[in-house]
Amino acid sequence: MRGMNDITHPANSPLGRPGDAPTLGMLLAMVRSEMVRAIEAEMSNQGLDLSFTQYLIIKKAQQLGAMSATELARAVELDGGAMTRQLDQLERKGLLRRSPHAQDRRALRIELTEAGHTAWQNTASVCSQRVMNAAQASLSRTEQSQLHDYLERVLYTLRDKT
Amino acid sequence: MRGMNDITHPANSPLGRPGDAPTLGMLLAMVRSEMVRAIEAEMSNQGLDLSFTQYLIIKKAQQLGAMSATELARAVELDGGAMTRQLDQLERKGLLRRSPHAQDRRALRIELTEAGHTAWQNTASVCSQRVMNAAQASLSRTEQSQLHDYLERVLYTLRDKT
DNA sequence: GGCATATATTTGTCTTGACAAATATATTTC
DNA sequence: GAAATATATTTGTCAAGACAAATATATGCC
Repeated sequence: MRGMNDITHPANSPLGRPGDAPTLGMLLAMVRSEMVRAIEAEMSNQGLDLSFTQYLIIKKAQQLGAMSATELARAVELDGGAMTRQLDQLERKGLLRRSPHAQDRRALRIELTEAGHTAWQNTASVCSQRVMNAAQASLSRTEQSQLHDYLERVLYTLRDKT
Repeated sequence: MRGMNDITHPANSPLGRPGDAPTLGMLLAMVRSEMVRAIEAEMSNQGLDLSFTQYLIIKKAQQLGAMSATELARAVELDGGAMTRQLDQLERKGLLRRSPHAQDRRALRIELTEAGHTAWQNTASVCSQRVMNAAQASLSRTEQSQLHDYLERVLYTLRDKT
């Protein structure tokens, strides 16, 4: 593209885009998507093919132990229908197992398989640690916890007041 | 759900979920999605039916004036194909106009209509201001700029080092 | 117990956005 | 200036997630 409106990239801001600084909303989206991309890439490099959503599911399943699909869905903030399909995929990959729930015949008991635990401990958790360390390397401990704190405060406020 | 794993909601953390604090990734996703929801709701209340993506497009179009579809797509970090379809919708709503580009017959000149400018100035910008003010109300000026700064640093680091 | 209501899972449908292919036009290279 | 290459837009296709409907089972109330 040429002409018409050559306001474009006047002297490239550090973010590779013109003029004004990105808004908070944009910034959040960008950080989030870079983080997702980086973790997926890192896992893929290690031969583990998981989407970020699947990574989250494995993580929660590992963290909280056996639980129903609904509980898992809530834990990763995913729709129930979407969860069913992710479970299909993860089951096909051999990373988790659906068994009937002992007390409730409507529900499932979702549990990592051995392969699932291994994938988490040897690969997924390591990859995400590596990325998160790299990402937060430019922040001091104090700044890291401030960042966390500020985001939580913004979140509560948004949930309450709007 | 009952039994099996009643680690659930031991004494509800402020976030309404069990145990450990949300990770940075989760937090970013949650803040972002609350922000989007709140802005869409606010606009809808004012009788303006725009998705958050459409809101961003209008905003950029207003901010940067007439530009090609590709430039606009880059400005809002949206895929070109997705942009075409959003432009279709926004044109149907009467908020913007596609005209041929004077110098480049491949390209378009995207421009807000009068209705588009009005929608931005009377409604969309006001709504987003209201939400962003509410969201950041719990942060001091200093904290707000720290938040921005930290996020930018994390973003640059992620883009460079991974 | 039996019925109304609530919940767990699955499936269907819709919208969105990424990616790739197709088309038209510009730009560069020789 | 012709061929090769690059770019703008559109369209097709796919996967993901939201939402709603369907089904099975639980729970509460009489």
